[in-house]
Amino acid sequence: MSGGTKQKLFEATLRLSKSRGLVGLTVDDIAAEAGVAKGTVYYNFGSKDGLVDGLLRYGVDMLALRLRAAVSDADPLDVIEAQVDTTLEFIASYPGFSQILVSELWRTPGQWHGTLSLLREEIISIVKTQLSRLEEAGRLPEGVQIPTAAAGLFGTMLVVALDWQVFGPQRTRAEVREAVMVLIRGLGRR
Amino acid sequence: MSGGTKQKLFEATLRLSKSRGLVGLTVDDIAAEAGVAKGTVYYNFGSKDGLVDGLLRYGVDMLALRLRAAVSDADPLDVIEAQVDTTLEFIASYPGFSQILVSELWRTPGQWHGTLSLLREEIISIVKTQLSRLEEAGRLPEGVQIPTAAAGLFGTMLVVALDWQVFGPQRTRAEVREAVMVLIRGLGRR
DNA sequence: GCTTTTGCACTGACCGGTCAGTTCAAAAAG
DNA sequence: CTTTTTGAACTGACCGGTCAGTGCAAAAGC
Repeated sequence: MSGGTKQKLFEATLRLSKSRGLVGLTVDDIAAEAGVAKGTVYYNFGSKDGLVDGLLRYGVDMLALRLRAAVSDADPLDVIEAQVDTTLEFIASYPGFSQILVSELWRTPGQWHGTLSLLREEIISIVKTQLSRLEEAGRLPEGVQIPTAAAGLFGTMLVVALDWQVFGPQRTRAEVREAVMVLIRGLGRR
Repeated sequence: MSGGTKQKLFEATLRLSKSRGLVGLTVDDIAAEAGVAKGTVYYNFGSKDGLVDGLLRYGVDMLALRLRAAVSDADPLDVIEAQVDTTLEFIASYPGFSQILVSELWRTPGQWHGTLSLLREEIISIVKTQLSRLEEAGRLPEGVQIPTAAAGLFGTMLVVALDWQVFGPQRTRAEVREAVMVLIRGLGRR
């Protein structure tokens, strides 16, 4: 089953990247962790870059899917809260992925910067939608740039979630979500 | 002049790490960029790790110095605004350093995680001081955990500043500062 | 039914290049 | 004289990528 092998390689890479990052990761280790031979990686992906590229899309697709599932026509602030919760849950499940994101997203011109920029757009556009709804309701403070705010929001979630995982794993997800929401509520007071 | 050589090596490493990260950096390249011989690196720092360790302290000392210089007995929110501005200016001047910070800080257990955790504490404690002043004035929303909020604040600044440098360099520092402050003002309404 | 062929998925030993780290004699700096 | 720097040669581990070969299930040939 080919899809199964690719999936196994993705999951193995995510497991390892948590501690070593993408650059410090060897194809030998990934293959060993996935329980396949090194050649299999090259058979399936052509190169280490190919594997990483696939992994990035895999991860972002998962996250985007969950973020979109959290959308409803409820109050935009509630939707954002649900999205924050979703993101925290996702990052707790796949700490290696967010690790990669923060390590590589702002590297210029990193190897995967192109792919990552696209993926950043995908996630941010989902957040933007909710901010636009807030704006339409006239609930955004004056002068707030939606693109900047959306990027900031996404980055904040990422960083807070990582900090939670690494420096305060005893906190509950609800506590951390509250911490983020306190910041966000300043955006759209009801 | 030993301090001069070390400084040159720090600055060279920062210049290069912007695009390649710490792991992908070769000692040969660093030495060449600094205009010194490879042997000089080992004479001064003993190893690549020694150089990186020194660099991390060097960078955090610079940032901490500036953050403390921004402290006054003005309104805490104004002090925080000044600190945000200071941080943005610092990151704009040393993009490589914040690059390193986000890439390595939340890696467990990365090579430099120990040193970085200490440095994280140093920066965050400075932010905490201002949040505590807000709390004493009874201006913090109920249930805000100061350590969590401080960590979130620091991370947010870091990420927003990087995103600014990479994806929106045409924005002015004032614009970006405003974007961060909109988030923060939700914390401490006057 | 049986044998042969095909092609996909995978294997793992191997190769060539790269890079951290070492060494050292000699020059420069102070 | 002492400290610092130079620069080049060398070592050895490590790693991305290659490739001839294996296993096997399904199709083709008879």
